[in-house]
Amino acid sequence: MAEEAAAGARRERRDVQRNMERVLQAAQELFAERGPDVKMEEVARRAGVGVGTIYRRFPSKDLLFAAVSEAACQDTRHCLFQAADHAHDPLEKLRAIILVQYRQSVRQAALIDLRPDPADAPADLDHPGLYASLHDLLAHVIASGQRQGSIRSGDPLMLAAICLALLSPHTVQNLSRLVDDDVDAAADHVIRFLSAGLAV
Amino acid sequence: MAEEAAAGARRERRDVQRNMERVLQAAQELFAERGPDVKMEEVARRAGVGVGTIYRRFPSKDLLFAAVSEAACQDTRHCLFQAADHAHDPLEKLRAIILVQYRQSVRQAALIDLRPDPADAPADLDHPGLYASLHDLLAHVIASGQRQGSIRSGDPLMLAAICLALLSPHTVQNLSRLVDDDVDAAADHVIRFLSAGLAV
Amino acid sequence: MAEEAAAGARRERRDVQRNMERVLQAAQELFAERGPDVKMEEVARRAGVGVGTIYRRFPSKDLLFAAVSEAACQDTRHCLFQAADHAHDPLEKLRAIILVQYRQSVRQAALIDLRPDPADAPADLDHPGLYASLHDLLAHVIASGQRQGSIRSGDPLMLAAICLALLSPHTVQNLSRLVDDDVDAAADHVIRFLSAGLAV
Amino acid sequence: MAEEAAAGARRERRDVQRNMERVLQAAQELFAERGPDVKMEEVARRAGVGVGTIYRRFPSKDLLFAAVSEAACQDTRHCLFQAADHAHDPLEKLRAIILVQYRQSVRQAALIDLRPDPADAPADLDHPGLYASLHDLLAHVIASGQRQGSIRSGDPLMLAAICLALLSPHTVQNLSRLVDDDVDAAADHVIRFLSAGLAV
DNA sequence: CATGAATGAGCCTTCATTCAT
DNA sequence: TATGAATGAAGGCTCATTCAT
Repeated sequence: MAEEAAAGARRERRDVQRNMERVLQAAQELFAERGPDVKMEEVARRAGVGVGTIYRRFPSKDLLFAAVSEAACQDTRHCLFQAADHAHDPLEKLRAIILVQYRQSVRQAALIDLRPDPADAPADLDHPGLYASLHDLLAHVIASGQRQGSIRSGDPLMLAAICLALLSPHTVQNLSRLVDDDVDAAADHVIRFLSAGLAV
Repeated sequence: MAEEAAAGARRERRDVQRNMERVLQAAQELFAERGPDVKMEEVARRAGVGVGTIYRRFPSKDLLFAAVSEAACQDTRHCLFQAADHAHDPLEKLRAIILVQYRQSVRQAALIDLRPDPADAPADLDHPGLYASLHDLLAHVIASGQRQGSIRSGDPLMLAAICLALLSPHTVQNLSRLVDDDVDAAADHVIRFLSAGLAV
Repeated sequence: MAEEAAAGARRERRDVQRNMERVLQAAQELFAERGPDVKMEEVARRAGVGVGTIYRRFPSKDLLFAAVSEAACQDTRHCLFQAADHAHDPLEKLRAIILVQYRQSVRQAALIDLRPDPADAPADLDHPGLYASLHDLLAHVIASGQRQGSIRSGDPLMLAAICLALLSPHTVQNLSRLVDDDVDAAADHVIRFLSAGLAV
Repeated sequence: MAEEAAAGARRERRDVQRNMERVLQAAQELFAERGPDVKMEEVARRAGVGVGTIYRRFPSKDLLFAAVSEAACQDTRHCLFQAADHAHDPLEKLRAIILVQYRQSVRQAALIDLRPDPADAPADLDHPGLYASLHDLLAHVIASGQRQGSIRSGDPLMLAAICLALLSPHTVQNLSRLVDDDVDAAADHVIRFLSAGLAV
């Protein structure tokens, strides 16, 4: 009987979890496509659940958006750091970072928050922000490139912020459009541009 | 008496015009500060008129926003072209463009629309877009720089789009923050960066 | 023209005021009949306006209820004090108070708040409470009756609170029902009870 | 094996009963403290069961509230009649009744329904009401006191209703507050008031 | 039988837009 | 023509109730 109960609980928990995954999935798609103005009912419909089900886990629309955005940022952050880790010299790291960010931006434009001060981020999320992480990462890479002489001198923070501008979803989309939505080609152009601009 | 009536009409017309100027002024300030979510009543209050007066000239909020945004873009466009005209060689033109755009962005962040495809722009405005103008201008400048040898080779459209990224209000604000909100200093950094990246 | 404007304003203001009176009237009737659970839409319908009109003056349902309740209490308070003033000796004052309260209670049961601590009263109303006023008034009357020997000794506050119990809308309705909803007859019984006492 | 099954069934039935007792206990506590607005989920949580378990026995929230309220009233009724039975003369009976009711009211304010016509009571409960019982009891006591000369003349029903007013939970709480929440002291005041009367 | 996640009608509230004055 | 009160559709959120497990 204890086993049965445990099995029931396990099964139930799995269903619940799948439901929440569908909610997050639906919310991510819709928010990514059309920003935070999507209606809760629409998210619910796309997820195949009732609105109440969403509110059970996310007490307000803002928190749902924050959760979705945070997840997207976490994921992106993870990919960025991993890509940077796998590359060996600073310019290679830059390349890898750019490529990853360009690929991420395609499907998550409205979610990836590269503003330094997301004023509307709920305070209780202790949101470190993708911006800060990426800025740090870039500054670190640039500084190390400067030490080994492969990147030209200049304030690493400022140079990093300039690179960041070329990684915003908005920029990504603009550039992609110029090469017929070929994200990799767009990234390539930026990489070459930065190489010229940053390299000694 | 005919004269009186005419004078009255003229006077009235002048009042009307002044009213509209105040509406546009108020709308510009508020939309620039806080984006399109400002309430119509607040715009009316700031302009010192009733909401009905706004609706007489602008049948919908979107059209008011579009008008304000369009005006800001026209103004910016004018300044940009003028600045470019006054400079003599391509790199100088670039510098001038950057400086102007940085100064404009400070007070009009939410109005300057540098997206190539303002999806939410009302179709009936035939919005040429500041983006297109600026893109063209930059491409033109870059191409001419390439012809005379002062700017490195590469697709001018792509290079212009990359420059554009460094001119988005968002980027302007990020960079400004890094130099204590000194817009000119931020512009200077970007100019130097582009000089290194673009110059032969 | 100044006159015209002034006349327009005056007329308009009169209409607005009449609208608000109808809102208050509707709210009073409904809240008095069925308590605070009445729907805003129903209040609006009964007042012949849209919900937005109510919200223009009363930013929340609670504030509307508070306003209505406060108005009813103010009115009742006024009548009570006036009645007490017009009577000459303490027992007459008591009679007058009872009669007034009984008449008021018939149509305002759910609004007259005789609880000492209306926990749900919005703090910003500085709600002195009808309870406190009435308690004070009764205690004052009783004390003066005791001084002149027409009312038996005992803690005036406690005696006043006991009288208060006989004046609660709930009690009023119960007693009225026993004499076929004749409020005056019910008040009469209470007056005789208080005058003569129960025990021999 | 039949025995086992029987034992199992018995055991199960016992569990069911204990569950319902916990539900009633929880509901009583919460409804008594905070009225009918308590959420079903909270009742379930306090009872240590799921909401479904409550709904199995009480098809609606109203019925649960009615059951709890009815139980409280039954209990109170029982105590009142017992107390009255143990006293010997009418004034003593009155005293006993008051004391009991005051003690009951402390923990069950929101449950003890002394309204003659609980309009919101579900019709299918055939709710006799504590009010009717208590009214009858008081009238009976008063009438017998009048017959033996220890209580002054007057309509027993009306006099009983007046006494009833002094026994409402609301009154009980008000008076108790005046003597620092000492319920027995408050009851004492009322007893003396009823015994001696207010006027000289 | 117990559980508690899911449901969705219903409520409060907001704000772009209209229109009587 | 200007006004701003009025409108009411729309959206966020709650919670009694149901039902799959």
